[in-house]
Amino acid sequence: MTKIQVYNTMTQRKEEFVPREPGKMSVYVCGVTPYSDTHLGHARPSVIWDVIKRFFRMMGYETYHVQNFTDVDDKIIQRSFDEDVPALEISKRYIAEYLASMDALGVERADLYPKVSEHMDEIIGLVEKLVETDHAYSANGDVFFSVASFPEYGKLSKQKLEELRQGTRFEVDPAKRDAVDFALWKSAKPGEPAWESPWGEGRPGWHIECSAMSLKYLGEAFDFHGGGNDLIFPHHENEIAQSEAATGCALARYWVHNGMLNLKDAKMSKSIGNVISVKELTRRYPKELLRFYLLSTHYRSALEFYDGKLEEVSKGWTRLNDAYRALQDDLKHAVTGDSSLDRETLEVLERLEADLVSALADDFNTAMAFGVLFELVREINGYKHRQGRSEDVLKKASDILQRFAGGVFGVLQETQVQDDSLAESLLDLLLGLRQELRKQKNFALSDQIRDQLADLGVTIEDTPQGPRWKV
RNA sequence: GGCGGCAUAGCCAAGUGGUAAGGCAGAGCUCUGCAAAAGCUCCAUUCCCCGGUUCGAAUCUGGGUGCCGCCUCCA
Repeated sequence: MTKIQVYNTMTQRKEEFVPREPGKMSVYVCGVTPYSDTHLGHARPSVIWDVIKRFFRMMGYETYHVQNFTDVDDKIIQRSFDEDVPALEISKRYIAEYLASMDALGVERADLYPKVSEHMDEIIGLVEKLVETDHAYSANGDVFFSVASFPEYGKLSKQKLEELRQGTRFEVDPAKRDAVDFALWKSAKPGEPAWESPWGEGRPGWHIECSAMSLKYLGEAFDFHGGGNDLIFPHHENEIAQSEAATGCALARYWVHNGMLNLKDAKMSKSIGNVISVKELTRRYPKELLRFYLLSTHYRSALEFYDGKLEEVSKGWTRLNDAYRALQDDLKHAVTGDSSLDRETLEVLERLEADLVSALADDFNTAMAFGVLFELVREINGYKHRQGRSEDVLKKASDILQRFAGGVFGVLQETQVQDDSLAESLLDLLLGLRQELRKQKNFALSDQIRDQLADLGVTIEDTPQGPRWKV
């Protein structure tokens, strides 16, 4: 079986992936706080994990993906005050918006989307356990995690406790015993959503929900914990402290963090206000192009977005799609053959297929895989240029594109008009007439037809095998 | 200030010890009624700078410089 290498933030190097259970892959991805529209930055980890999951399945694994919604949060509460709408209404609205955006990007749904508001018992239970074992203490209705009680604190983000204490920028809550301690439970202020607890009415702190829900649904030491690299500290560091202090077991086996999506060299973030909404983008561009763009850079690198970027990217993406589309046409005229050209091409295709698997098995290197995809495009186009028409060869190329570009990356655009047979018939009729005109050398009229179809968005290409059109 | 990361052609982007993938743009050619598409050829003696290790470094190492992220909510 192909060995899969994964970069683990914890060890800061690539490691061979060894699943907790043979043949199974489990992942917890930190999801969004639903209080405003989903932006492109959120789409990046979603699309990346979508591809990683599809790849694992291609490699014969069963995948199980849990992704939370942090639907109890300061900003949701703020928004609820602003709009005078219950907090859970706000989160419900934006959860639906998030899921709709992901659907529009062709992102497969997670197996489970647990919400904080529905897991208070688990959260309270975990906090109680931490209090009982002296990893946490309560003070005036708040409960804090005692960082000093967890000697490994800082192991993920490589922070030293002393530096963190000195680096505290904001004034420290006097109820804390140590400036670096963080809240597990916050007492309710008037008007805020609150739940009953042994420490009075309140709500969970930011990090505890992921510890409680990942433990409930994935258990101890599940395979992957994912999220943006902006979550490494404090979010994931604190999750580790809470979970591992409570269970004595590793939280996750591999920590996988994606790079940020930048806009004009600055991180796209709601607080800066430089956001590009997914809803808007999916209205203007095909989802396959958006995915192609998001996957064109390795997931750990920063990715730039700017005006015109998608137009630049679309040229290469179109080339890939055109090659696939042409292949479908050529397959209709394919012949059985076994010439030396056929055999050589088949061999190259097999090598390229293996290269695709290697690229993905090497820390999910989608950028490298795209390079291989384009080599394949050049190979098969060259083959056709040299009059190659073997069904075996064309089928093989089409099959690879379909399984990788289509199945794993989701960047192959499905042919439009497919379901509109009348339009298709009319178009064929028109093109047949135009061929007749061309035969009679009536180029003025045939060019006029081509131009006018172009105005309607239909591109005509005259090939030796006859005219080809695309929308 | 601390921690993590990045710096490869006009642009985007792989490559992490053996002599620079791929895409876009650009130049020339082939095919074509023209166009489009496609194919072929060319396009980084060099990988931010300065030292070191090595037979050999974009790749390892030390030191600079610049940029990004985190240290406060954040995918």
